[in-house]
This record gives sequence, structure tokens and C-alpha cells, in this order.
Amino acid sequence: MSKILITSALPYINGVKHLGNLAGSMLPADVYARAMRLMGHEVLYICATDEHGTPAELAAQAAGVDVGQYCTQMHEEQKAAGAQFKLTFDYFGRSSTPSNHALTQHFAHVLEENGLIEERVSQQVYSNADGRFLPDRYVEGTCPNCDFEKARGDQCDNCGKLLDPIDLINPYSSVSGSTDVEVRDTNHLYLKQSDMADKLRDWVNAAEGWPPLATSIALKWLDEGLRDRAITRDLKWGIPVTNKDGSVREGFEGKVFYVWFDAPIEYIAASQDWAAETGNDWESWWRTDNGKGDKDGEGVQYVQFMGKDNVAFHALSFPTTLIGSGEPWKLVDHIKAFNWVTWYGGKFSTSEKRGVFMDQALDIAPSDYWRWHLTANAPEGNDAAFTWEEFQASVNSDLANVLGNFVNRITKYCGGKFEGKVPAGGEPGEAEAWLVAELETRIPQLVSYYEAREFRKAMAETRAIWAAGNEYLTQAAPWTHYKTDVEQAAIGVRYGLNLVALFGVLAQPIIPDAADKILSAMNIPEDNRTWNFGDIANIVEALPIGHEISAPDVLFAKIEDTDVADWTERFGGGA
RNA sequence: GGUGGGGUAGCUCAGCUGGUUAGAGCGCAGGACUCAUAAUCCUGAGGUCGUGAGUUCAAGUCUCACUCUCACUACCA
Repeated sequence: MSKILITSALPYINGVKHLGNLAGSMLPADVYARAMRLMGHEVLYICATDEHGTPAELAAQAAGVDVGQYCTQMHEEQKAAGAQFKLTFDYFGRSSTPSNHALTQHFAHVLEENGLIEERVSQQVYSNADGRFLPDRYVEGTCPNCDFEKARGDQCDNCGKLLDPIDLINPYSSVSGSTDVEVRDTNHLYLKQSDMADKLRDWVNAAEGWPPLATSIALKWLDEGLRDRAITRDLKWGIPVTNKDGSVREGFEGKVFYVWFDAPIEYIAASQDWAAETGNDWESWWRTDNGKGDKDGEGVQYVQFMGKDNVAFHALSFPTTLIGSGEPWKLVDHIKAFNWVTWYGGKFSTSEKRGVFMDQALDIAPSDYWRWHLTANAPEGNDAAFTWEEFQASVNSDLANVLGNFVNRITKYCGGKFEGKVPAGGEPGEAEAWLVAELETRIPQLVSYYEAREFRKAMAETRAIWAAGNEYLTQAAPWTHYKTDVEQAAIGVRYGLNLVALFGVLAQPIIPDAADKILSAMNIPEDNRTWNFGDIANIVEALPIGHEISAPDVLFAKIEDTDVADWTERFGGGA
């Protein structure tokens, strides 16, 4: 048993997340956390809302509420959505908490003491009408390259050219539409990532168990030459830039730290909040000194889950913060990066309302359906296409037919012929030997896929185990034997019931609601639901003779073609 | 523009350091069974592995060119 620290990239506060966000960080992290817990590991799974930045301020403004209130409200909504998807965070924090303020400021101080922070002046567009500096993206104007009139300050959507907002013709604020904008000097703190490039490269090269996606993105940035990054912004909402005594740093009134500086620090701060609320010790997870944490290679394994857009920040910027502090912080061991879930050829998009969002998803199907489909089709190697037809197919085939029907057929048969009790008798034969051999190869394989965080493969293996149950019943055919030899029928039923229990146990990380229904119907006590498989040959005889079971209600209602047609209409997918 | 992924059966995807007849699921066709949510099980059809060259005894797997597509490109997060 070991300690496994798990974090999902922090969902941004601005609105309910879509299924792409869920599938690319929170859901796989939860599946992994659950599996690791079942294997007996000590797990700390941390997530939080990322609450700072311009979009949060603007969204609050648009909603006509104070930004703090807005964030509180959205935090509660996201927390509720996560709970409805059965995400088992040990703690779901907020990046705007006092703990994160203090820790972020602490890091800035020690980084500056170590010579890794420098104050520089840059030019930024200021909007008089809005009374604020504008990020490049929020300045629009005519593209100097192609004359497109709604080019953004960072890139023209029409010709794709990268732009500097200063180059735009007739620039205006995309917030208010005002053309009363000007370029002003502004001073900011820069994190000297370039000084850390060699150390980071060594660290990335030494990393093991990262998907190629993560390593290649990190090395790409290093190869292109790591640039120093501004870690402050001209905003009111955020973490103030302070001196060590807590007073505001001179010249940094009206400025706060950049969200990307404070967001990863929130992983630690949220752990502190978790510890404070639960009486646990956060340092044993995050510090490598004093015999705590990762000392001597034992102890904590830290795994981060994120979409590919987050890799640079987690593989380079955040490590720069931690290593640069000179303090004994735990660095990530495994970065699990995902591609995108695509939606009928394009990306899910919050702003364009393309795709399905977490709250809508639960209106149309139970969380188990989504958990299964999105994990079995996780965008691990490539972007993964989401279609309603595929969703319907995997739910109906995998969940309803292969798993649900298996549970249903054998439990009902047991109820009808054996009074709902695990029957004794019968001699194991060819079918039983085949089944045991199947389990002996597949279960260890499944465990190793989980350990390697290969989600698609783990799901395929899980499904194969379920399918083996159906094949076993075909071979054992208790309904045939029952006519001539009840004992021979009994062993088929008994093995079948033990498989139901096993399937429930294996399903827990993925489809927790259905797993619980199965295990409850099988009368399996809570402490017998772990993944301590021991001798796999014993699994098929684990239930005591005479143990009472019941047939659960239909576990998975099928998705009808009419549902697909309806959803296609409502959500604009298809074609 | 630059960089990095991809382009493998009708669909969604596996294929590690090159090595016998290229795999899975879905879908499709045929068969079996009847305990079960018309579910399940078996068998089968179906691919010149984006295009064109090259290296090699041997390439989906390496090299080059071309093409299509997606992402990233540091002030959205």
C-alpha cells in the first residue's frame, strides 16, 4: 500500500463545465482514485474551482453581481454537479481562499529571494470606457493581414495569423465595444523560467509513466526556449501582490497574481484546507522533508490529470515555482494528459454553446451512463469523437446487454429455481475450468491497466470479463441441466452468482450506482467489496452456500432511437 | 507561418524497440440457445494500414516528399 496524491486540473469558475472537461480530467481522476482506494492505497484526491482572472470578473459583471458572490454561487453549482457525477473528491476547494492567498504570496516571496522574479514594464491595451486593462483576446479590430473586421488581439480567426493588439486597425474593446482604447505602460512581476530550463529538462527527461502527449508538449516548449512569464495582471479580483509584512507592494496597487500562478498552488492550499477541516496532516502529502512525504523514494506518488492545454503549466510553470522556491515540495510523478472530446467535427465550446454540459447531461441520462461511455472512450491517444449513436451503442450494448442482462438473467433464474439462495452441489467441469482460466488472466491484466492509467484498455478488459460471464453461462447451461441433473445446474448458478458479485466489485470505480445496486442485491457487506482478490480461483466459490440474494430491478434502461433523435434535435449534434 | 499529434475494416479505436495469414467493440449476414432487458453465445463477410517514392532479407511500424485533419503557439483559462 502506498500514498497516492491525485489532482484534477481545476475547472474554471466561469460556467458549468461541458463533457469534454469532465472526460479529460475529473472523471478519469475519479475512476483512478476509486480504483486505487479499492486496492487498499491511501488516496488524497483534490480538486477546486479556479476563480480568478478576467473572464470571472466579466461574467460577474454581466450577471450584475459582485465577483465574490458570483464565484461562491458558481462554486456551489460546480460542486453539486461533481457530486451528481459521483466524483469522490476528498476535498473540493476554491482558489480564492485565504490559504491560497497566503501560500501564493509565500511562493512569490521566496522566488524573489532566490532571484527568480523580476519586475519589468510592458505595454498593454487600456480601455477608458471599461476602466480596465484588456487581455489581448479582449481587444478586437480589423486584421492588418486580411482586413477581417473582428480579429482578436491575439489571433485573427479569419486568416489565423498571430497578432499583437497594437497592430489592429481600429481597435475596440470587445467588452463594451468602445473604441476609446489606448496603449499604456504597466509593470509586472516576471517568473524567470528561462533560468530553470536546464533543471526542468532534466526533470522531464527523468519522468516515467507520462503519456507521449505530456512529454512531447513539455519538451516542445523547452526546445523552443522557455520564456519568462508574467505572473501578475492588472485586475482587482485575485490575490494581491504583497511585501513580506503583508502590505501591498509599491506600484502593484490594483494588480493581482495571474490565475495560472495561483491555480496550481491551490492544489496545496486546498490540501491545507482539507487538513484543517478533517484534522489530517497535509504535509505528509506535500513535503519531502522531516521524514514525511516522498523521502527515500517511498511514500507519495503524485498523479495529475489534465487536458493537453494544461500540460505546459503543470510540466513547466508549476515545477518552476516549486523547485525555484528551494523548499522541499513534492513534485508531480505522473502527468496524465488527455486530448479533446470532439463534437461532430468540432470542439465542445462553452462560449458557442456547442456540445453537452454537465447539468444537461444528467437531465437526459444517469451519471453511470456518462461515466462508462466517457471512460471507455476517453480521449487518450487522440481526440475522441462524441456522437449520440456511439453513446447509445455503448450504453445499450455494454451496460444494458452485457452487464445488466447478465445480472438479471442469473439472479432471476436463481430466484425461480433455487429460492434465491446460493445452491450447493455439482462438480466443476470444463466450463468452470475455462472460466477460472479466463479470470486468472483477465483480472491481473485489468489491475495493471488501472495502475498504468490506461483507461480505454481497463474498460475494454472490464467488458471482456463481463462478456466471459455470459459465455460461461452458455457453456454451463444450467437451464438445460436442470431438467435432468439439478446438482449440475446448481454449480452453474452458483458460479454465475459469484460472477455477479465479482462484476459488481469490478464496476465500482466506473459505475458506482449500478455497482452498489448489484452488491446490495447480492448482500455483499461493505468491507467485502475491496479489490483484495487473493487466489483468483476462489472467487467463483466466494459466496457461502445458502447465502440469500435477490434480483435487482433492471439496472440499465436502454436508450431508444427516439431518445437519440430527440437529443440530436435539442443539442444540435448529428449530420 | 512555426511546432507537435493524427490519417488502420461502414463507425469508434488497438497495434511496444520493423518479422509468419493486420486486431477489438459496434454495425452487418448466417447459425445456436431459450435462464434473461427480442437479451446471450458461436461463425462469417469486410481493410492494397492517406498518396508517392526510398531504406531493408522483411514496413502499418524507419526515411523523404505530398496531401488532409486536429491541437498548441506563452496576455482566455
